[in-house]
Amino acid sequence: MGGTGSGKAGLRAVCRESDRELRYDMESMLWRGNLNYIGIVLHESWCVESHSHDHFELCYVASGSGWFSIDGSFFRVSKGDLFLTKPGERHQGAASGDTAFQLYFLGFNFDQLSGLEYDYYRLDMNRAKKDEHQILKQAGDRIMQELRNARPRGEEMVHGIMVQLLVSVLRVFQTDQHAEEVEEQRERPLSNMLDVLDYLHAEVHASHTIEGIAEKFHLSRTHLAREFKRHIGIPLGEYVRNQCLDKAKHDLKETNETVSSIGEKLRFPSIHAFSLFFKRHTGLSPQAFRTVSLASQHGAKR
DNA sequence: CACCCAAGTCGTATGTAGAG
DNA sequence: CTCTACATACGACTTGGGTG
Repeated sequence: MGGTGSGKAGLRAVCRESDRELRYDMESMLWRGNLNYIGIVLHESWCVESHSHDHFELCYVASGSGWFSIDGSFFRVSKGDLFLTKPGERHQGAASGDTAFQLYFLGFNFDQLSGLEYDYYRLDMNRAKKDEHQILKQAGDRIMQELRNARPRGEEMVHGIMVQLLVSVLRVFQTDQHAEEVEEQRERPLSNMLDVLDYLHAEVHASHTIEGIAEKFHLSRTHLAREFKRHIGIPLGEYVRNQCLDKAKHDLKETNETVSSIGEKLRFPSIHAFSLFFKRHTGLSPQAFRTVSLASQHGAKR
């Protein structure tokens, strides 16, 4: 296992390569896209214990077979199968162990594609699909090539591939009539949560409380919190915090607003609170984050 | 103006049980 | 299915002092 950066500002990833796995982890502080990590598993004894995380994960079986489970639902998968887990879902999996196994995996979020996010959250438990066009394999190879070669404008290229990939994958998962029927049955409670999501996307600020949101949607606090977690996969409070963080990062990178002004706009009670919040979640103070981001952007332009 | 630190307090989110 | 009530853990915030 080595640890080498691709060495280009703006699109930096840590590469870990062995004879069993190739993996790139994006340096999230500097990267402005939707990709968290990407890689290929290359051994038939692959096995991952039950775990969950706060991002989506896509996997594609390029050869061999195996199984995986999500929150108790079990799936057998083989060459050509694509499967997806949502944030917060406990999942695990393994190769069957008898034939050569190759698995593409990709962790992602919707930092800049919130329109797609709704549709991904709406996907039901029908999570294993035949990927006839090898969408993830082809996109994955291109992305890893960009990360490896670190060519100019790699950031934009990877972002473009990601957009194409996420839309294509969504189409694969949405072309299932049974899923639509199940969706019908779930429509009422889920649409409530989508209204909440809608509201949170329209009103990004830190002063949201679960109580307040619950009141707005005529639900009890506990009921809202529980249903949100059940449907969306992550706690409501955490979702609000992530949105604030994304918005703050965006404003720090893309505008000249002062840190105080951004904190104020996001309705933090004070500049101290904003600064602490930001540092707690990113490891950098707002000012330091802006400095690093700008430096990386300028570096990429050279 | 922006940041750091430490300590203490307070409020919020979450989980669970049970009721209508 | 939706709600209330309650306990608990932990994160958020304040405060005050200091630095660059």
